[in-house]
Amino acid sequence: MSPGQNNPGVLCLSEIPPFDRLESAQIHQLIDHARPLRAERGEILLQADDTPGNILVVLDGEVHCLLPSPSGSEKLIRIVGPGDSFAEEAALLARPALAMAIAARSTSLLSIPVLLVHEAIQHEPAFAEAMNLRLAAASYQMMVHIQLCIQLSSTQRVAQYLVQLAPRGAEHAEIRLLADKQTIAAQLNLTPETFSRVLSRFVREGLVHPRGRRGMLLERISELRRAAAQD
Amino acid sequence: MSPGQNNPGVLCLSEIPPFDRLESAQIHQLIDHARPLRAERGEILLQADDTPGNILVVLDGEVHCLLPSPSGSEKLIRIVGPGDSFAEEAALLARPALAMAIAARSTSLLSIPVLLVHEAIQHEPAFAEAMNLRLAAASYQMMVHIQLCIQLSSTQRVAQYLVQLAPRGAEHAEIRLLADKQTIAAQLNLTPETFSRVLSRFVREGLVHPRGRRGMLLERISELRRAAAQD
DNA sequence: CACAAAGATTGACCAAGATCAATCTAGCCT
DNA sequence: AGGCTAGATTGATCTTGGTCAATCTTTGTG
Repeated sequence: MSPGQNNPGVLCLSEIPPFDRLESAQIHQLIDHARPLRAERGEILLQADDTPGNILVVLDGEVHCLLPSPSGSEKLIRIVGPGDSFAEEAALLARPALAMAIAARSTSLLSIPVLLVHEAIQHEPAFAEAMNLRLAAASYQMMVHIQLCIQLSSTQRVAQYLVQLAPRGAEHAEIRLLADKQTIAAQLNLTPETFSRVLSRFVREGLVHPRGRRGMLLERISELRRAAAQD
Repeated sequence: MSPGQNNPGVLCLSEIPPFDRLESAQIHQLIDHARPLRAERGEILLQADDTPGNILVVLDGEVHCLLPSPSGSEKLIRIVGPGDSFAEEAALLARPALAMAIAARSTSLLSIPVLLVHEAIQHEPAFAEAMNLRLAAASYQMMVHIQLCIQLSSTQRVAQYLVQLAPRGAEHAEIRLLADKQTIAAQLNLTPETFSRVLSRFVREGLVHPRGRRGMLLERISELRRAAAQD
């Protein structure tokens, strides 16, 4: 049996960075102390303000990280898919989590005590390096999110989102949204209504053609790109 | 002479985390290859979209990180003071910087080739650990920033900012702003006008009393806190 | 000390999105 | 297949904060 591979077809820890940099003995130790979790849609995996003692790695499924606000409404700041992890920063710093995490659908994950992660950093330089890159990437991604949410107009945000789904350099493409329209709207820090309005304007202008529920045909991507940049 | 201490009274690299975790020989090597920089107010230290090959550590002074937008306007996302560093994420990931960095006043810094940082991570676990914490903190801080900027109303943002300047638990306090009102407004993602209006409303409501240019007397902090939470 | 220049305040107006409410549509379930 | 329900769309209206412009104030500086 390959290390930790219980469910064939599902990701194994030893394939997921930064854990793929650990040697066999080390990873076995980690897996021995890790707790496998399963969550159904809507289950809360981490409450905001909790100080998590574990890092949570998603093996399969999808987890949404939501930033609560005093006024009750919550904003989606991150979607965590297989191979990705969350609660890292809070766990490493031993500070309260800012976001809550909730399963967006049936999800299986691995809960890894942060103590073991600290140890792994001490003992395996390659792991430390990979972890560094992961954290740097998280920070970078946050910055992208800020840019998206506070700098751009609604039109720009939607245009940018669509463009980024198309293969690089293409002029037209058939794409599918990778979530509900409401979810995407939330990611872009827009209400579903506004998102819908912007989309339908694009359709009216002939930049986009609806293709069923989640699909759309992007026509004239360069023009979309222009809309993302200046409008 | 202590390692790298050229200007007495100014921070030395060996006192700054994560570099304080390096042994003497290692830190000397770093200092030998680091380039000391001096910048006056307004000088650009890093252009957005450049891929920095160095990590920049501020020894003295202040650097502002600004996120450019297609529409020309730039938003302040971070203030870097002595002992802090910037361009880390982009340099580590070898990706283009998202923000530009500009000296807010006379500043002296140290430019450290990211290659050496990678080496240090490989060879000194304690350094790797400290670097991890630093990156995690950066990510955490970004999240706080997002929360502040997209979740809260202008009133909430200002109230929160003021409260956080007061000593914990006090009911009234004499505080001083640590930057221009315009700069603070920018940090809170507000225009100077809006910031001013909110402040003057607080004054009108008797929550705050102006005390000269940058000082203010906070009265009834619990009420301010309430304003931050619910208004 | 006076004056220049940057910063701060105040007012009038505007625009982008949010909100509320009313349909409409597409999956999806026995 | 036929309805049921969550999701999506559309319209009317409102609120918030931004913009533009005028004035006031503080702070350096010659």
